[in-house]
Amino acid sequence: MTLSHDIPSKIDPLIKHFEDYLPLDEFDKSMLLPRVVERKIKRRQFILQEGDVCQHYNFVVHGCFKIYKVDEKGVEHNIQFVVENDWATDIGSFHAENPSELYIEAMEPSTILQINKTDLLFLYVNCPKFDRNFRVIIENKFIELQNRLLQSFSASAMERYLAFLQQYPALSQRIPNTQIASYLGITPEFLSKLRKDLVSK
Amino acid sequence: MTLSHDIPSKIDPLIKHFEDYLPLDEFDKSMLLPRVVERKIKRRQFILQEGDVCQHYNFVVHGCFKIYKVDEKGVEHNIQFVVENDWATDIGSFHAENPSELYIEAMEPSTILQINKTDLLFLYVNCPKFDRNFRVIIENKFIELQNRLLQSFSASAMERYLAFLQQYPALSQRIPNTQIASYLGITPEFLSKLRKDLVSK
DNA sequence: AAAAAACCTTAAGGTAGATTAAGGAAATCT
DNA sequence: AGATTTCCTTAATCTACCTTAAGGTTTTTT
Repeated sequence: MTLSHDIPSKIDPLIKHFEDYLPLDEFDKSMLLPRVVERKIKRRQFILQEGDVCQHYNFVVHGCFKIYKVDEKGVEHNIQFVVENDWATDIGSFHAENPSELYIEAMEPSTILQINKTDLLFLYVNCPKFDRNFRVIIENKFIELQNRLLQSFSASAMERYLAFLQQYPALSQRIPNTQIASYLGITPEFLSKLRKDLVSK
Repeated sequence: MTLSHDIPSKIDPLIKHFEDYLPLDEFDKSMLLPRVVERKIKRRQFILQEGDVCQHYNFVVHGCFKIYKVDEKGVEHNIQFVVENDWATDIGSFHAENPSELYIEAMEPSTILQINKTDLLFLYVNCPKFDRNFRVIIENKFIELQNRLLQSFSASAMERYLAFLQQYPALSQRIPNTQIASYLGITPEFLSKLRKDLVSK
């Protein structure tokens, strides 16, 4: 018997997130609670750097992160932005325990909830619901990536920018255009030109 | 007690594939066998078309498939080739039961093994090993996609072509250059130029 | 509050890759 | 075996996007 449903907890946003898929009972919650660690992350602080193995599933409670790769020329390429109620993790590195090629960096002061691998495996074995939940998380990330790849092939920079504005209207107010340009795969100068063309049209 | 380990079966390549990750015992195999259907697929035949929900996990025993999207202008964009001992499935459509945006088409006469959703869920529940196996399948597909996206941002067409040749040396002998060009995100004419530049260098 | 850093814009000139068109070689179908 | 479709290549022209450079603005740090 636990009191978790009566006591507001740091992990409430995470429970709510899981319950978008499947309701959790008191047992599930009591299993989850001691395995989740809250961390405050400063602006420009990294939660993953190239060469490190990604040790955690990171759930963003509030704040905003960018996930990017640095190419041989030193240029950053944003592959994803992560805001409230989503996961900032290098799924490949985490599961295969390979050194990551990616950086995950806070763009704002942020709060995250971390689950490490041992605890995640424990949850899989003792609460099959989490198993399903994390499968769905990966599936969704997979679909997001696939759409992004398809778009990068078949759409122009302007089309991709308009699609971005439509899909993430709030984000475009929240982060600098340099970062959006990197996400779109174009230079900040060219994005500036696209924005000018949009206004003057 | 089953004799499955003595009798060669149509699903042997699939069992071998799973055992690259985790050994299966006789019980596991006896669960799998009746849930797998073999199909012969003709060249140019589709196993998935845009608008249909992807109903199966398709394991390629032999032959070769392309997974592609057709854009608004009617142009095909190959997102993946699938050959022996790999899966040709729209994972997003299968799990979410959404109409797919993709086509999966045989490029050669092929043989596949199909598992439908009901049977897959049955296996998940009754043999947790398969659960883990299919998670790993998705993870690997995810990593493949992520690398492809990163490359499409930071590498030139020539670099991407060379990387393709290195990663899939056999495939480049097996499929037409038009298809490789579509995979690389360039026109066949430009690929032809790249190939000429390679030789004359 | 001042200094430093990051960000945004404009514009000129350059390049990777698209488009169009057309002829020849392979593969596939009948 | 012949007919048809697909595939490959070359070359000229065109365009989306990059590069470099520079000045002004906003945000962040001290």
